[in-house]
Amino acid sequence: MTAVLNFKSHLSDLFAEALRTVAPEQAATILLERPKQAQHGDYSCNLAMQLAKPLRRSPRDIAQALMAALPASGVVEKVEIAGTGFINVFLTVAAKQSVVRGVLQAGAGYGHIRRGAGKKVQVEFVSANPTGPLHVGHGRGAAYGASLSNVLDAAGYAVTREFYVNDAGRQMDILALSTWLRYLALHGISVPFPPNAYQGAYVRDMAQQISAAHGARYVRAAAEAMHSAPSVEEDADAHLDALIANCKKLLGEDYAYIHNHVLTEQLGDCRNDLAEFGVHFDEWFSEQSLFDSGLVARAVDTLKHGGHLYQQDGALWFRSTTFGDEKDRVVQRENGLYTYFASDIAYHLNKFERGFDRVINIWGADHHGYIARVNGALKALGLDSDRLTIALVQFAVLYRNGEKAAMSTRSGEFVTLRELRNEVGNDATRFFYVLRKSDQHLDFDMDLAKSQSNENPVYYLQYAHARICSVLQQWQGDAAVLKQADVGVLESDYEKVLLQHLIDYPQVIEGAAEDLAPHLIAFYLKDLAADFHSYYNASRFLVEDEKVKQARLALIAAVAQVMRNGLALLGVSAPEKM
RNA sequence: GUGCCCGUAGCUCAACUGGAUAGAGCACCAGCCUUCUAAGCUGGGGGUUACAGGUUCGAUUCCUGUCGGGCACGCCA
Repeated sequence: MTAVLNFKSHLSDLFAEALRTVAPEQAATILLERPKQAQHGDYSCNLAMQLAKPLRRSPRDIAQALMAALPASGVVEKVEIAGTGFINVFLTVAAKQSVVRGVLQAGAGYGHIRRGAGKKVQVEFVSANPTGPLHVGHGRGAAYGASLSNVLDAAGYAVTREFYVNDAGRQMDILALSTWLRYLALHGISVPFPPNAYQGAYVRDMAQQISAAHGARYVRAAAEAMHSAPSVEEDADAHLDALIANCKKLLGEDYAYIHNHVLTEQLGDCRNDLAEFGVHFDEWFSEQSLFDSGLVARAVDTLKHGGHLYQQDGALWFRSTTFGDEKDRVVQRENGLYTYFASDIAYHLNKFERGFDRVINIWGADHHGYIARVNGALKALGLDSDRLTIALVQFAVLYRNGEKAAMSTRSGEFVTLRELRNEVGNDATRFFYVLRKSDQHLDFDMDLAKSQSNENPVYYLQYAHARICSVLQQWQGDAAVLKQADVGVLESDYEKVLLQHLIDYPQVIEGAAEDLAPHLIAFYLKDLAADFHSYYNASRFLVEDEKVKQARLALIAAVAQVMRNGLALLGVSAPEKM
């Protein structure tokens, strides 16, 4: 007989059949749940309650009829009616036991499902301005995006991980200017450093690098740098813009070098930081390239031809209110420059033209006001905005010694992702970041994450894995034997609970992929580890009876495999010793 | 002021998208190591799911209002 691997869909088929017999004209959705309590069986169906109203019969009555019409199945032990009309299904132990062999044979592939059917999904995340080190807010987006991408990958989607590089805007100019001013200072030229320029120590470092490599080549007179700039008190932004303009003019061709140097430097730092964090990208997409290829102009043109733009106060506006936005938005400023929004429209057009079936943007929660206009722009371009999902990630607040760790970008005194990783460790950092629903505020307790004690949930999971490895190590047997082990003796309550957990894993992947919720994996693994620890304390594995020993070892080896698979999705290591 | 998100045990959070007696960890109390890792396990107390209505067989979940918190409301990126 062929083993049933997906009990849920198997049972779903059986109920569909019963439904056709009992009420062929009804098109109810068949929902199977895992009851919270064991006495309610392995799976529970509420179909009878759904049908009560349209059929004008009592739920228990309908449940009786459905139960009678349910086709026989080798994996079903018994079916019961309970409560107001739940139909509870109990599986045979033999059916559940077969999962052990399934897990061991599939190995790292266990939990990989075909739900995505190879559909192309793009996940764009982090996309921080390359103007300084990543901070803890970016860290959450990075951990979430990376884990989500892994989950989607496991669920059978073809995932492209992408970082959008904001290399075209004013922020990059400000960074170039900041670096140049620090460079001038190194050469004894004193220009007052604007308060809204980049203050961080890394700016001085870059100035030092440039000075070391090129000496005084980029030195210009202070007076010229400050030429006709309004005072900071008058208008700080205009002051900065004037300095940028002077910088570009004075350096001429050389400006590109400074600009490019700071961009390359910061992007490289960002890439290393993320790589150390286990976060990798398939594509680093340049904003500048959208201008170079003419796509921004083309996108704006398309909107214009569609009648979605109008001229007012010298600027070009997109009529986003047509699509439910609060107000219309400027795409081209009075000075002729495109806004960030314009390049973002082009970027999304590009995403769709690359043929992704689904596009997922992971944004910080502070960007939520931006969603309406982007969706509006897609619709105006005649694109299917339903293919775009914007997942908002709430802020993370760090707590150290029971107090909020300050996060101020202005003073440059924010906690960087790198500092956090160094202090807490990559595993705990990755895990803590995805331990919350992404749309939930995150209190990141650094003391807890650092503690090497029972308080720390990361160790709890890793410890379960290490314990299993240790037992298998002492057994000294051939792991291949376990794949063929006779698991018929696994009948205790502890064992049944673990079997059911193993069976659930692929469905957890499916749920996590569907809801874009990798935290579900973390919670699942915590449960699995808890049930293993209970089992460990209640039973021995290295027993005399060879058959029992092999069966139990096979079971815990399967648990370890699923722990490894799940932790890998979260980017957390599974050590064999602790 | 307007819009979006949130409010669950003392604290930090779950709850399978509307299901059965709302669950974990931490903290607190009481136990378990001469046998595979005690970073573990077992048991206990702890709740009007912010509040008030509504929808229905059934609501922490959906709708309305009130209160409280977060975020966003540039020809910035």
